[in-house]
Amino acid sequence: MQPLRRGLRPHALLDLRPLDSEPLAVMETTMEDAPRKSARRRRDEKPSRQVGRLTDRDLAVLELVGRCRAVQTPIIAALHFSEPSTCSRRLARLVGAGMLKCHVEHLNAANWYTLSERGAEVLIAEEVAEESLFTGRLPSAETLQHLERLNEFRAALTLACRDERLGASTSCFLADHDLRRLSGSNTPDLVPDAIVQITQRGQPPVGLAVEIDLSHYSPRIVGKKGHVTLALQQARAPLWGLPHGWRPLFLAPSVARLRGVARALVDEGAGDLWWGSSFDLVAARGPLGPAYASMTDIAGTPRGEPPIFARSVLPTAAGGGA
DNA sequence: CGGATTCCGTACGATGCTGT
DNA sequence: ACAGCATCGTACGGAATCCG
Repeated sequence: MQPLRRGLRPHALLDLRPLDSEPLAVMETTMEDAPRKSARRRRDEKPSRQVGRLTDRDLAVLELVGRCRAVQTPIIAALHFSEPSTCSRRLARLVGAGMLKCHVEHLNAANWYTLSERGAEVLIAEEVAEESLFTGRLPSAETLQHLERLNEFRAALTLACRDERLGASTSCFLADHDLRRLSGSNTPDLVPDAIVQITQRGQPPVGLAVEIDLSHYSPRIVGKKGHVTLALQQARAPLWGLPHGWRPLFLAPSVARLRGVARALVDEGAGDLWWGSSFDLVAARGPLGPAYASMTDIAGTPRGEPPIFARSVLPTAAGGGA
């Protein structure tokens, strides 16, 4: 399997433009009249070939895109295809059929896909819950940065749950866009980037509130979130439907950032409740693997020494429970 | 010396060819 | 029709090189 994560280059997320702003007819006439530049379709031109019969996998891909709000090619390929080229070919057909919209940021960056209205109609006809689907514009660049990380986490979790030996399954995955839609106008103060519930054979379900951190906020602001979660936990209150026993997971770009945030969370008394890890560690060890450390442990590790990330969110795995 | 240019490596998706 | 492999076209970053 290809790696899920690729480095975000500085130019990425700039100059996002929708692909299908020009009708197909225009493209056909220019190909006859003007001297042909290339036999190959440009990435930002709409594919002319349409999908024939929709397969189960096509529907699964459409549903993935609709649920995630926007997804990049490598995620779709990792979850549903054995070959990236097969994936991109199939995606082009789905775009050609108007089921998906393709957004090209740069030629050396992966395409983003969003679900079209037509794609949503097809899914709803297949009895996919309408309220779980998102269509419309490509989100802002900042939202996309979040979404990219969240999608990676979601995909890695899906892949980990496919491992029969683990016996785990994701019984709930609600992203922040789901939570905001669910709560309507009275959105609570605390909206995690995802609410996740994982069920493992013979074990009580594990509830997680995932925070995707991009170092945009000061540790003090994260500390405030720690304060809110601690109050909820001490009141044994559920969090977005997760029963008492849930735990916030803080995923950061670097260990240095984790250290900075860990101190603020420990100061709020949430150092044991909150666990943290880096994107790289979660990618390397898996979201259900021994990839986490408590914020108390991270803050307590002397400078110059790397914190030990050995905890797992699953009670039966190495380092789990606690 | 410092900016411009060139070259190389890498990344991405598109597609030709071939086998199922 | 689809999938897999190999290759191609386009673009970027960075190092090396050129040149005033």
